Amino acid sequence: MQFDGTPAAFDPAARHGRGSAELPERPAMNLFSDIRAQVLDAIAAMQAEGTLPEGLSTDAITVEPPRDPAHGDMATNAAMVLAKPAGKKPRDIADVLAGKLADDARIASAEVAGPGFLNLRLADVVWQGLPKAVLSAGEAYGRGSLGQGVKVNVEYVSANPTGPLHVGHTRGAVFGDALASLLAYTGYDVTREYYINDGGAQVDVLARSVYLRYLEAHGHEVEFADGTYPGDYLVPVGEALKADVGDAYVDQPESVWLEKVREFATDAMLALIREDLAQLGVEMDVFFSEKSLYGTGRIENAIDTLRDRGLIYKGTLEPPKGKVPEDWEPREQTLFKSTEHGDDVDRPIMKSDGAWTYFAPDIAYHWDKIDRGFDQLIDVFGADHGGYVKRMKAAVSALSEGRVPLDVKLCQLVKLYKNGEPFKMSKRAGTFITLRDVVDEVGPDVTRFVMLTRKNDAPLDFDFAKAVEQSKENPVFYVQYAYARVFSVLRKAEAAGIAVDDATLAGADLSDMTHETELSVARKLAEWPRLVEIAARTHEPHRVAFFLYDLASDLHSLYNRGNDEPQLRFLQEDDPATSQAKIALARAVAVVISAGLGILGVKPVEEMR
RNA sequence: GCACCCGUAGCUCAGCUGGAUAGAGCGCUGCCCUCCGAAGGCAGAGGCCAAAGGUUCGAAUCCUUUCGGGUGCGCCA
Repeated sequence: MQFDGTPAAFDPAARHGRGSAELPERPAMNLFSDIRAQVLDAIAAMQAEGTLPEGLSTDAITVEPPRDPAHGDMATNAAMVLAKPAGKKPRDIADVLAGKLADDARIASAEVAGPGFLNLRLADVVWQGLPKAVLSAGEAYGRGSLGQGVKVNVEYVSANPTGPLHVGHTRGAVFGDALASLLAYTGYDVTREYYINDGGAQVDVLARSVYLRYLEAHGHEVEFADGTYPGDYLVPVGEALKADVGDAYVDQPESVWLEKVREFATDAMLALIREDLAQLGVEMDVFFSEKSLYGTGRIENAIDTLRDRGLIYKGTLEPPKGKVPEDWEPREQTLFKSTEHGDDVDRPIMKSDGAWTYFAPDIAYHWDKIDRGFDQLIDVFGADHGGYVKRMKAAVSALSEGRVPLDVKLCQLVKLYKNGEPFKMSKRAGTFITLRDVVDEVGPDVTRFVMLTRKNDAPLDFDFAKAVEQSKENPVFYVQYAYARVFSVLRKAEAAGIAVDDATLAGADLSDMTHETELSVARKLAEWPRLVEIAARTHEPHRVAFFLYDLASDLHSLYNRGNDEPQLRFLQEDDPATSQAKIALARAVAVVISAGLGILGVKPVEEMR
């Protein structure tokens, strides 16, 4: 499931075959920004009446959920932020502000606390209205308005087309794809892109390796020397080549077949990679070929652009300190003055033989992205490319004259385990574990979720046994289980003749929902739009996974409390109206879980037996 | 040597881009199925946020330095 950025993609009726939701009375809102707006209004009123001076910056004012629930539902730092520029004591400002905010019907109480915090407690009716807001908006609840159609290019995977994708690529694929979905969800115009490194020497190596398999298919004895790819995934490619050209290339010099075989082989590898990605549910919008840049003047054009800005020169670099390569000798090279844009040293763009370094086409590629009108660029790399970040940012900064930001996200290594033991075996490649191995073992949903249970820049332990275990130790299961439980309740309700379509539930009367456990579930739902915004702004989709775990936990908690306190059960015997009110809350949780899992690319399951 | 990332409970990790008494899971201790799915839940114990300075109303969070771990470091991409 991928979001295409249109509202239709979030129509719960379309996704779940349930009754269509009524149109929201107003766009799905972020309760925290609503209240913040109210705080700013109150400050403006204080300025109007002279309690506060004009011209204060309100940028630093926040309205956040406090860590300690005893401090209320929301807290604002407004008084402390304004104290110094206004020349007043924080608590004095807070007192007046509290009085103004208390006029708002949504705010039950406003208390000054600590150094000048204003703790707000919202009226129960606000929380009681939340399920309706969620059910009316469907999965669009939480989208917010961050993206505003801004064009973002997310480049990820971009593995060399020389073999199947391995675990490292898998993490990058999942991360990039979830990030792209997250941004699309919040209203960005997202392009998912894969850069094919088909212009370098490694595709020649691939071609020679395939040629060996081709000879093998003709019954020749072959030997895989160092610098060739011995993986048996090339066997069918060699056979396919034989089927295609017969014995035309046997006993022929490289000059005859290299180019043809290279093309044949990279096409085959790309098809393989596309299949791998499809297994994971990843679908790219654009595959961009490095090779397509050569011979068109586009690399020269990009470099000339830099030259026009005085950033290209011939010079000699200092040898690296510490570990100096043995064959080091000073050489004059064509360099990009990346230090002008934040890099540590200038970088070579041309080899001494006059050929481009790998950096030159990369510059041209990013130039092309800028040229295509993207407002923001994101590159997802493996952590081993960390040394490449500064020069790439420098290039984009120079080419766009600072207009287009480039964020590079590095994904750390994945270590595989099985029952706590390091896991090394591979069916296909012999030496490394492929994406296909992982997906075959645990499925795409588990793969994706687990890959997002760590920050991208933290190493990840992936335990095959735990990943498929059905216990709360396994976050995938735990979240899925919460979702399934809701559907279990819906099924029971339907069997009892209670209407539980979303439109009916959205109209339920929740004014009796006053129990703390229920209210705290509603509070969690209120945090979803805020969480989405933070995750999108920081480019950190893992936050969605952690939020879903917390939300699931709240639901499990409420569910189990029904064991001890029957009035908390979702199904109230012979009381359809109360049942619908309680189920509205549960269903709202399911909607948010579904939206969140949708961002992560995981399918929710309605039944787990 | 330089750059980037990381250092939080016994273990694995969150921590809202500066907020109040730092959280979760595992493990440990003790509870909860006559009851909507116990594949769950509740409660308890467990911390000098690697260390030292600095910035300010306020620091796990920002800056500097040190220690420890990872990744890179001119014609490989």
